[in-house]
Formats: sequence, structure tokens, C-alpha cells
Amino acid sequence: MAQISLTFPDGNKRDVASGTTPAEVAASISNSLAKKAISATVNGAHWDLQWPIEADATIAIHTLADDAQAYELIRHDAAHIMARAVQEIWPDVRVTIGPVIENGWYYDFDREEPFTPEDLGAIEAKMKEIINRRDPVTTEVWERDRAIAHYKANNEPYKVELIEAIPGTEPIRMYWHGHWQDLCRGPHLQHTGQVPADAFKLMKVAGAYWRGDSNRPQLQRIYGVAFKNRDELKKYLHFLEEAEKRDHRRLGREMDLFHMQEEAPGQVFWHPNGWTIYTALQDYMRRKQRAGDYREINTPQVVDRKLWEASGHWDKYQEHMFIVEVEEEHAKEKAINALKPMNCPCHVQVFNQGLKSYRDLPLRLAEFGSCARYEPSGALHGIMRVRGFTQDDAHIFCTEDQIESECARFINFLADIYGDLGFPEFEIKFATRPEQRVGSDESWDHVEGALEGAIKATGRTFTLEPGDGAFYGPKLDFYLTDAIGRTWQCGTFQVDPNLPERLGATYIGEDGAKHRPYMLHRATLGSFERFIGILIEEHAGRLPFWIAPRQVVVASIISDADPYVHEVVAALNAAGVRAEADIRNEKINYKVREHSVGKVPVILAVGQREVDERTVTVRRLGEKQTSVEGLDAVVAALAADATPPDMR
RNA sequence: GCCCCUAUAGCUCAGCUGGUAGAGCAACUGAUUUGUAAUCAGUGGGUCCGCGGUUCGAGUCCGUGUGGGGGCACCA
Repeated sequence: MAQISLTFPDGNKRDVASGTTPAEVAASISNSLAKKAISATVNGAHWDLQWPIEADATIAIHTLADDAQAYELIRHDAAHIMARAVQEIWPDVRVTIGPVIENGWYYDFDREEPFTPEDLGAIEAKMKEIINRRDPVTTEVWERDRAIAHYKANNEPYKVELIEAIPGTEPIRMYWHGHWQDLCRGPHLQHTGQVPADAFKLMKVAGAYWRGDSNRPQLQRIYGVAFKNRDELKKYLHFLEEAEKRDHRRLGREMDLFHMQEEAPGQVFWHPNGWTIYTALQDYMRRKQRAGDYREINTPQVVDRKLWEASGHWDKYQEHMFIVEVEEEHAKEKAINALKPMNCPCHVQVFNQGLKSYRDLPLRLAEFGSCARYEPSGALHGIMRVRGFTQDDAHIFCTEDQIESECARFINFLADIYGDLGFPEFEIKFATRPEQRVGSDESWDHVEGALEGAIKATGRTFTLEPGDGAFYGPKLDFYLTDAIGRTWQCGTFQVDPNLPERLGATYIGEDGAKHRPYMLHRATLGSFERFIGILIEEHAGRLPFWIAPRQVVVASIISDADPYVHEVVAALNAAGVRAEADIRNEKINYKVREHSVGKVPVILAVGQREVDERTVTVRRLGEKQTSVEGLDAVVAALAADATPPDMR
């Protein structure tokens, strides 16, 4: 909270109620004696006030310090206007909260009847009506008891709960949009007419739990988007349309990469093209891990529940495990196993074989580990969130002192790989100690310090997620973004002293005594399934050449060229390029179109001229220009392109 | 798991207030030998997601299950 200082025409200055932005001045000023002020200073930033306040809608927006604030205000007021519109149409609906989010806002309502798509149209119309009324926005600070009594009288229990949660030191602010009133921290515009009536749109209705708690009532959330003008709204809607074309589920079908079906919900049937991507990526990861001093292992799919009980997962995650029961004919009891939901306990089993020395540490055990988790039905999403997946998993057994260097080493390892795959940018989230945890504060201090030190050592930034760590240790999560901007966790790095403890992992230290190692869980891609989904969306199907499933199609123009087509394909395959022949009896236009739609990066056209001159006509995806080049040169160039980045 | 929406041919979709299914593309067959984003003609193809119910009659209305989509919750 910054102090706001107002300057009056006579030169006197006066500090007024605290606020955070110039916008808040605009909002609070409209019903205060400060109306005569000519300028304001907020956090040292000077802001000229143009009065009278009746100044047109746009003035407030244009005088805002920056664009971000303008959007913030428009969206925030739109949220209030929407809530008001809903209550004007259905007076018995109870309101809750309505924050600004990326591109717009949402507001949660408590109402028996579901909102229908038609209702959204009615609400939009009512909102436009309210905007046209140009009702003034005013604010007051109320006594806590008065505010609570007010909301109790109006049957708004959620607002009562909100006020009760506001710390006693903070003022209770009430905002009016005309006669409609809402509890709000502000800031707001000066009147409802400042929200552009043609630049917002209600997008969808969804269920959402009150306070994000699935044990509390479920509310109805209406999402809206708002911009400064109609063109920006149209641009945004166009962006969504374009993004739909990049959706990995759509491209997966169009490029014939994979399919999913009812009999195996949340699991992927990989087709030849898709599996080529998968194996190319896996081969690459295998080489990178070898180069990074990882030792690759492999562990069982079906494991007795005893191990999951020992690791603690049976207690905590039983309902999310695929249980495998076996009727033993002569045994009294059924054998109960579970498909492995994670690789960690199995890796500890490998570590536990034989006696380990401190000289063996850090020991990095890697596995392309296939896991099965019975994810809640509502969580499934294409190949991004599935029930059967393969992690590029590894566990590093090390001492406490080695955590920081291993962490920095991993971040660089991951950044290198993400860069190769077309993701120079990614977000690191640093999740720290939760309320419910094991271990001493000193130990948490040390381990969290190690992770933070490691990030700094790599020169990267992170977002802090306080309290989001596991109960046994902090973690870093690495996020990438899909076509419409949803973020997905891919890489992860977790510090775990707990599992070695539970499963009895030890090593012999320099002192000859047994010590407990730390276990660092880490995955770079996360799962092949999710990462390939992201990869497809990021590149809109136009994958980097070295990973594209069909790198080259050699297309004949006349059937007399067929033998030469096969010769070209053979030369490319021999050079390590994934090439196919297309000698169908079709026009070259037809073939070019089909393979362009199929996102084949290079089409080589071959007609009589090429046969005679031992050349090919090269057409790269997205380029209209073609070029005629000698066969040997083209094979050499494409072979170079097809070489994975780590082998160049 | 919860809320809303949704399921018709391989794909994209049409099918008005109930009267037993259509188009384009794809596939297949034939003709066409073609120069950089769709050559022409013909043919085949659907338990209208499953199960119940209402009705003389259900792709259409109702219930329920399953899958999918968008959120929320979850994500070891």
C-alpha cells in the first residue's frame, strides 16, 4: 500500500487514504473532497488529474500510467457489471468473488438453476444496458460490523465469510456501480460507461468450488474476456480459432500420429508416424543421459503391494492405482499387486543391491519408466494427461552436500534439451515447505537454500510457490505452455530424504559407518506423452526436421520417373533420412497439397527433367519457391539436417 | 470425482416442432501421365455411442451408463 499525495491548486499538499495505483485515485477521488486536486503522487510517480471528473470515459483510461492498468480496470469493472446484470435478471442469485484473470475475468455465483448458453446472451445484453447507463462508480470505507450486518440482511453469506477473513487492520471497502454494491478492494473506473460495450464477450460456464475446496459447495463460474476495443476482441477470438488448428488432438489425427479409444481411456495407441517421433525423442534422450553420466536401468511393471505399503504410497494413493489381483489356485490368499504408478521405489531396490560407498555417489539411475495411474476422469486431456505414460525418470542418490551441484547440473541439462527441442523459454516454479511436513526447520532451510542457490548459479529466475512442496522436501517444477496458453508441468526436480529412510537405503561413508543418502527425483521431459503433445502444439505440427516422422516425400510427376524415385528414396534412407516414395497416379499439385497438409517438411518432385539430369526439385514446407539441385548434394544436405542436434 | 456442454459414415457436419438417414472430403474402381496446395466419372460405406422408458411410431423427447470437450478439484 502506497501513500498517495494530492496537490491542490493553492499549492498545498495532502496525504489521503492509502492506495496502490493512480487508478485507485481515480476511483476514490470521485466521492471525496479531493476533487479539487490537480495532481497526485503515488510511489513517487507523478500523475496529472484532469477535472472535472465528468471527463469522458476514455480520459481515465488514457491517463492511466500504463496499458496493463487499463486492462485491469476494464476487466475488473466488467466483472462487477456482470454480477450486477445477473442479479438484475435473477435477484435471488448470491454473489461471491470475481477476480481479473488473463484476458478477462470470472465471477462465481450460487444459483440452483444452471446457467445456459442462452442465459449468457441475456446477461451480455443486460451488461450492455448497464454500460450505457454510465452509472457512476463510488466507494466508501465501512465499519466491519456494519458490512457484515448489511450482507446478512441481504442474504449474501459468501460476502459475510469474505469480510470475516479480511484482517482487522485492513479497511472494508464498498463499491457502488450506480445503486448496485459490492465488497471490493478496488480500484475501479469512474463510471460503467468506461467499459467498452463492444469489446467484451462471455465465454463459458463452469463449475468451481467455493474457496477452491471440493468439500465446500460448488458454484457456477462465468468466464468473460474484455479488451480496450472491438478490434482487440476480434483479434483474440481469431487467435483462439487459430490455436484450435494447433491442438495436438487434431494434429494427431491429421498427421496420423496416434488415436485413443473408449476401451482404454487415457491411453495412447501410437501409429507409425507418432511412434517415430516417440522413438526419435527417446533415442535422443538416451544419448543425452549417457553423456550426462546416468546409468540406464529397467524395473518391473507389476509389483506386489508390499513394496507400495513400505514406500507409503499404498496408504496415500491406493485409489489411484491399477490393482492387479491374481487367483492363486492353491494359495489361501489372493496375491495383490499394482501396476507401478511410479518408478522411485523400484529404483531404491536397485540401489539397495550390494553395499554402496560414498565413492559411488552421486549415483544417477535412469529409466524410461512406464507407469499407470488411475487419474480422475475429469483430469484426462488428450495425450497431455493420461492414465498410461512413460516418464524419462531418474533418481540421483547423493549426500546433502551434493544436492546443490546436482540441481544446477540438472537445470543446465534440462535447458540444453529444451533448447534443442525448440523451447528456449520455460518457467521454473520453486515449491517450498508445506504446513504439514516432516524434518527439522534447519534441514528445510538448508535444502531450500541449495535449490535456490542452484537456480541462481544457472542465472535463471523462478516463481515462488510457498507451501507447495511435498511433505518431505522442496521441489522445482518446469512448465511449458500449450497452444492456447495453458501451462503444463513437464520437468521436475524433487529432494527426498523420506523414501531412502522408509526403504532402508544406505551407503558407507568415509568414516566406515552407514549413512542415509538423499534421493533426488527428476524428470526432464516429464512424460513422453505430454511432452510430445506440447511439442506438436508448439510447432503447430511442423516439427524440427530431425524429429519429424516423415522427413521427405519423393513424388513422381510421371510414371516413367518411378525407378528414379525409388533410387532417390533408397539413397536418402541409406543416409539416415526418413523418406518415402509417392508414385501414385496423381497430379503433382495433388501430392504437394496432401503432403503439405500432412506437414512433411520436404517434398522432392521428380519428372523427366530430373531423371535426365540426375537432379531433384526441392520444395520446403511453407515455402512457395522451389529449387533444382543435384541428387548427391541434396542427399548430403538432408542427411545433415536429419542428424539430431547432439550428434552434429 | 463435481458442474456445464457434447456423441449421426474414417473426418467435418446437415437432419424444422417425433413419421424408420443425407452432403462434402476420405476410401474403393476405372479413365487420365500430369511441373508445385484438391483431374474427371462411377461404387461401396452408418446396431444414428450402449441400455432402459414415453409413444401407434424415437436419430429426434425422458432417464441412466460410457466416451469426448471446457472448467473446478486432483496430479505421489
